[in-house]
Amino acid sequence: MRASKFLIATLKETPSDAEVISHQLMLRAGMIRKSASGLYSWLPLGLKVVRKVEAIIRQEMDNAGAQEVLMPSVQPSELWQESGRWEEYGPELMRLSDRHGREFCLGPTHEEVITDIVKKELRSYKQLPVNFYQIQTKFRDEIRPRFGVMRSREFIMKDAYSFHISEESLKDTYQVMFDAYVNIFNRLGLDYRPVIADNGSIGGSGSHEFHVLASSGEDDIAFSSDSDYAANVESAEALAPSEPRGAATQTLNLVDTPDAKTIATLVEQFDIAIEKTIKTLIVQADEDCDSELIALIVRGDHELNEIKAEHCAGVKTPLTFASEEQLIKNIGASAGSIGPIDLKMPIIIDRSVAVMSDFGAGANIDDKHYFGINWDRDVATPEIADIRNVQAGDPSPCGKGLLSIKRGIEVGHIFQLGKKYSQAMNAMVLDSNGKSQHMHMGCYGIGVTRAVAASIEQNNDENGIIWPKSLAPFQIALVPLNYDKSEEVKITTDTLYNELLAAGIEVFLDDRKERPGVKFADMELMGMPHRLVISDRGIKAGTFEYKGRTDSEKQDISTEGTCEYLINKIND
RNA sequence: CGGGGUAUAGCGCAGUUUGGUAGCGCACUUGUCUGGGGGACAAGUGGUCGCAGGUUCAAAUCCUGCUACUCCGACCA
Repeated sequence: MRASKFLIATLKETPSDAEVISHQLMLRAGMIRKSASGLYSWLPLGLKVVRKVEAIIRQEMDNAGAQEVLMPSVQPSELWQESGRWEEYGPELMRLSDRHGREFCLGPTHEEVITDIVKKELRSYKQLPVNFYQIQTKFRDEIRPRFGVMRSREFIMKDAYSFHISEESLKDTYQVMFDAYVNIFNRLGLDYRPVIADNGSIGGSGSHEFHVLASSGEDDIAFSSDSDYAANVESAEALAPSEPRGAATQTLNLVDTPDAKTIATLVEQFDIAIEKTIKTLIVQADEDCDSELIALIVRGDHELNEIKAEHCAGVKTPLTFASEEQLIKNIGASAGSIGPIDLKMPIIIDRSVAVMSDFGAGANIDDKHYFGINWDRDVATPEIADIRNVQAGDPSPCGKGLLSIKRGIEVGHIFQLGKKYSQAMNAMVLDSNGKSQHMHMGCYGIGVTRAVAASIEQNNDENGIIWPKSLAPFQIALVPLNYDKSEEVKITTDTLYNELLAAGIEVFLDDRKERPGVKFADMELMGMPHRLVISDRGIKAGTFEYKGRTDSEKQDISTEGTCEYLINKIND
């Protein structure tokens, strides 16, 4: 490709609304431009990289026995009503009507469509298992798009859906997909980890996320120091403390605490250990519960895990905190003075709270706390559950080592969905006994455009992007100096260019009439992995100048056998 | 959804307090010089100052309403 026939849309200055490095560099290198909040256009350079990612995914999905399909991005509401998600999904689902008033949505995912297809096309267990995938534009009306294409509203996703007669078959394919994902992310050159995950709203059981490790990530990942264990903090189990509950040594003591509305001020004003305090969080109960509200209690220095809390019986999903009015009406005290003693509602305490003794909590009277509380003596031990987030330093749930926490960008997610959709939408085949059975399903996603951004997060320097070989839009840049003036430079460069093209190399020829510094800066910003400078000076000396993108020094190489030299470098 | 910020040339910004008819750097065009790390000089192009009202002799500037973008928060007991 010649620069004169290619849009080089590089920017010297960083647009002011770009926060993270990948967003800044994608704008500066001329890969993307914003069309509206969370909506991006891909310019030629950026699209080349997207296509590279897609090609790798296609190859590995095909190798893993999946079949490519393409489903519509606009989907009829009827299918979503059938699965129940038309009601469930919330405002992220972009809904629209056509000229006849029929309702549609922009597909945030395609379980409904594929399930509908499969249920109409497949009759027998003999046709199973099958795995269909597509690379499609998705739309999610994100509450807050940010970080460029990392969290945009419209994005490209590879999604796959497998169908099975049995759970064993599903587990087999799940493992095949897991392995395929490992291959894909290895080939993409990403530093990533498979991570045990929660299923989220999509439902089902058994799930891994693939996270690219980067400080700009939006998820917290817990790692064991002594094993391969890694889990999203959302789903990492907080083990029950091994030590038993301490004996009561203090008497129950009601104290005036007029200014202590938060744990932090309580700890400060009364000089008590934060581990000897508890937070009592009041949330809405669901319809099955006798009470209007439920109390969730975690230790003062811990955080509630909303997902774990939602799994507790009686807790309304999505988790909703009680309003101030509800607190006054049901408890007679407001937030900041609530605790377990004389609390007239179901209580669930975290495992770590269950072993506490001599602790402090709100008294359910405004501006008063109890200190020296002990379970059973002062108040019956409530139901115990794991409802907190793990913290760095916690023992790993795998039994080995301690947890540390790093940030991750979720670029892949695989689920064992089970029968959630096949039952809701009545997708059945005949089994070997001639009986109708709901199919087991799995689903497997990769954020294509997000993976591009994640790669840049991990591979950049002060001069710009550093593409791994597999993603580079071009393998090598030829940078002739005085291309427009020196016949010799032009002939030499064109010859080399044609040789490299003939060898199947993706070569970029910067034939612009620009000063050298401009060309060098642009080629580096755009992340060209290899660069060859062709100049009169070099030709006279019988050399070209070569520099790899990450090399600290440039080097002169002989003009003899340059093509082979470069091909070796590129394939290195 | 709550709170903050911003909106002036393609990009980055000043001008708004104190109203007087729009400017700087980069980019872009033309020319000359230069020619191995975003070069110099000269001459140019480009703006309904986010939108709609209002006040005023006069509004980028003051007032009202709206919109878009953006950051933080949505864990508080």
